[in-house]
Amino acid sequence: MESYVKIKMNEKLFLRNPEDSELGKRIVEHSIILIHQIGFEAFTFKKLAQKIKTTEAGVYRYFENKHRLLIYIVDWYWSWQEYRLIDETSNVKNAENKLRKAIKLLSSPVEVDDRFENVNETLLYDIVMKDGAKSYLSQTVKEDNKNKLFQPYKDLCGHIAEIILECNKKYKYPRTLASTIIEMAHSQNYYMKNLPSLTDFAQTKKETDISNFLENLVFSSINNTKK
Amino acid sequence: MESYVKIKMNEKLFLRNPEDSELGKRIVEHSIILIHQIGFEAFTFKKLAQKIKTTEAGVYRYFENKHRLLIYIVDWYWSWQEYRLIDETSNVKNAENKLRKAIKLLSSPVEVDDRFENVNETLLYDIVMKDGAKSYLSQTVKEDNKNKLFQPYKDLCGHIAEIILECNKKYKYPRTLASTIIEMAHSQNYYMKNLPSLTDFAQTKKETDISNFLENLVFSSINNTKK
DNA sequence: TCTTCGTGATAGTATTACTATCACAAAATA
DNA sequence: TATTTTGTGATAGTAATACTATCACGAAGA
Repeated sequence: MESYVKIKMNEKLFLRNPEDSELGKRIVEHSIILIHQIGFEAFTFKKLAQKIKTTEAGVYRYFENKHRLLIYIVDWYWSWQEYRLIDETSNVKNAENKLRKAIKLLSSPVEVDDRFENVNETLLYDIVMKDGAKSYLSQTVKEDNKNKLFQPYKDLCGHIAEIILECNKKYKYPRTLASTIIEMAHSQNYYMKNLPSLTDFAQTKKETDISNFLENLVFSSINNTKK
Repeated sequence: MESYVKIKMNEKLFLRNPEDSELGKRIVEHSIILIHQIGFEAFTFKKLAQKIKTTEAGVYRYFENKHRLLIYIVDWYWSWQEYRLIDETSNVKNAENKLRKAIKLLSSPVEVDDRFENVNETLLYDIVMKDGAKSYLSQTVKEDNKNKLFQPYKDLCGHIAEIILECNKKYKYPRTLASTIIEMAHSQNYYMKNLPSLTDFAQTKKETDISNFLENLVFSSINNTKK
């Protein structure tokens, strides 16, 4: 069965579109599972190939290297979050409520989204939390950026920045605040799980803690500079 | 000539203390230069060895692997920032001014600190901005954390959290806010240089922009919840 | 004087990150 | 229906990476 919606990916990310074949879909699906399992550094095309009963060369026909594959799945994630944000705020009139929704979407644990096949969003959330930044923390950032490989992240950031401006059109740092929300939603979750002394949420482990913090932080700043 | 002060490093970080020999000092000094030049992923012990006229095995006698070496120099950096913070706020009475100082220290470009030899702090700042997170974004986080390898980062975070509580002892998220300051100071700088559309500081490139944003953010939140 | 220690030199191994070639079957096209 | 084209499997090979091990030598310490 076909999915209801499809996320359009930048064509420079792959050599052959993984959505066009069964093997391609298996590559994406199982790379998420395997990266989640062993981490991006230990992940190799050879190990992936063994898992999905193809050969190393088979995987290389789809993706130039594992860094491109990482950007592919991370881009997919940001596009998906953008899609969810649009979807879940379409009926929300109030800008502040939209922003609250955005914070919640980014900082709460995610459930598998049945609208999209071959992608386990729960695992993907963990990967982005842990390895997402590695997609742009590389020697090739500038070139990758010229090729628009980070467009989904930037679009989401731009979208949230617009909501922030809707809340207070005189706010001076809409994009910076937007990227702060996005990044902190993920990294504070990582700290909570792995380096709890960098947060205040060690013991409780309530999922809402991070959104509460971000709401406090964001609205304090936005409303502070409101005329 | 000896340095005035020395930063004490966790002994689990190395096999042989690099401070105890000329070769060891050259390893640390030139690993900073080389990682800055080619990035952490492309950095290898073999390339480093060639640069400092020793052998690969020679470097392995000091550090188990390049990840440990990364943690070593990143730890050194956080210890140095903590040292500077203590140093430059010792005469500051007002808690808010201390916090302002902390923000400035973390988000402004650094100059070489002559009190410490064999370390180019300017290069090191760039490395931490780009590769610093990779020290804890690894499969070995939990174990590394048990071995207290991230203590300097956590100490700095704890120190800033205390200053935040001094500003408002009822503030609910001192550590979370502290780690947000530290991380954003670095990653917003990275965005500014490499992915400007994630910030509002693309054109101007004033160094003070990021501290202004962080000051606004931090004090809005702290004072908002003040009784 | 003897021993330990740090270093240099060399060798070797498993794994990683690719690239290339050939054969075959299915699908698309003529 | 015949014939290209295309995707995949199988195999081979290479340069670089990430180590480990061994031996010899000279300097420093006991």
